Amino acid sequence: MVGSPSSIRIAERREASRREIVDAAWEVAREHGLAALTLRLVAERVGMRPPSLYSHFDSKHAIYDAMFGQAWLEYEQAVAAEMAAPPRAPRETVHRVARCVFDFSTADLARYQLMNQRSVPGFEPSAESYAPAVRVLDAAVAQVESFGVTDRGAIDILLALIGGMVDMQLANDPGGDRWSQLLDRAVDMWADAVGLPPDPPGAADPSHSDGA
Amino acid sequence: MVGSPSSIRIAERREASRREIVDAAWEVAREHGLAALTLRLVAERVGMRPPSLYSHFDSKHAIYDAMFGQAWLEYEQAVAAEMAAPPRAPRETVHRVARCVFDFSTADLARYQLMNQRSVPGFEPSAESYAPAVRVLDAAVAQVESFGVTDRGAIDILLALIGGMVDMQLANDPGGDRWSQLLDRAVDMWADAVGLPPDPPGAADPSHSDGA
DNA sequence: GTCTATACTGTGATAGAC
DNA sequence: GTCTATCACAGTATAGAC
Repeated sequence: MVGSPSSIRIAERREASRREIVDAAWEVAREHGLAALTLRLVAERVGMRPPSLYSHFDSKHAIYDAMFGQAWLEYEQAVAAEMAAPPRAPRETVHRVARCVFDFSTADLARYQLMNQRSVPGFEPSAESYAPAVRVLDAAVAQVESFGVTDRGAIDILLALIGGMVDMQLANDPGGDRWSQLLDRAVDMWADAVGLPPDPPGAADPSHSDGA
Repeated sequence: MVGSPSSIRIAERREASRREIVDAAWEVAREHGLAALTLRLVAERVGMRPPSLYSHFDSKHAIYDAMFGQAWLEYEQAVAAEMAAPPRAPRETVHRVARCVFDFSTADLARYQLMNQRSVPGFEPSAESYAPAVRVLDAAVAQVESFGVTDRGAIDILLALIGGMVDMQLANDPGGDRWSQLLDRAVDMWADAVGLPPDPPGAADPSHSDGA
């Protein structure tokens, strides 16, 4: 009976319920903090009793895992859209991708903690949920290497630099733009150090980024 | 009776008990994760029943607060010792302080999460516990400014760069040295960008750092 | 298959005896 | 100061209604 019309409808309904639960979990995490997520609050938001959540997820960690996978999938799509744009000069590309990463990361503290910090004790993402994280990193490395920067150490430093800017923004100026305004400058500092040539005059000025 | 010999002895004993509890809390946090800290495990380690902890701390958050303050105090002492060393050339000083910060931060994930990440929902450090954090930042800023780098944006970028290196090391290579080995290079990148002159030949080579 | 009802364990916290 | 007793609520698990 696998694949029959009814089983497909059922599978769709199940997936919709799972998505509804995950969305509610994100709301709770944003409001109360990632580690303060409770099944009771999630269930309340979707109109269920807490034990009913176990019909859709094996455990609380399984909900975290679904959140983790969804977040990295959205992140991958955002970065991929930025990198798939019409070919641009190297510096402008690095600037725009860095801005994309920065904005995505600083937009949601709970999401950033789940994706990049080991904030939930005992939680380890499953292989499936972790896959997009690996893909987006590989794509970013390949992109930078295509500009002639083949030194992996230089790429690691760029990742640290962008990540550090995000951290500072979130920890020391949440909701502000103190480090956001410095992002282009920091990226240029790295680009100069690795010898990335200045963009030709025709290229767009990276300072047009909104800096949100 | 305040200040009488007996009250002093009592206060000392109280402080010793508080310290014993905080030390036990650190052990639990390191073993099980910061957010997995439970009063039961702490009490067990100091040979008490959980409610007895409330004789020394008003709440679990008060224990977190004492841990936070102690960590930043130790951090301040470590950095101050590095900066109070005999006058050195600007670059070498920045390298050594960066290494000091990096090693201290990467030595203990739980401590780093409590000090720099908003990992515990609802926890806000008290003014007293936060004071050393402000002091150590001010001292670092003053140190860098004494080298002629008065642009606060440049200093913010340096802080982000070092913090990002720590984050990457902790998140992507815990226990390893992948980003530790890149630290001197990253700091030089920043020093070049802000125009910090090369150290005179007589100065020590920063590459002698152990990179642990 | 999905949800409800109920119960078990563990956690932060309080009250009161000694 | 430390203990016992207790509470409210968390995550988790199972049994059973529909």
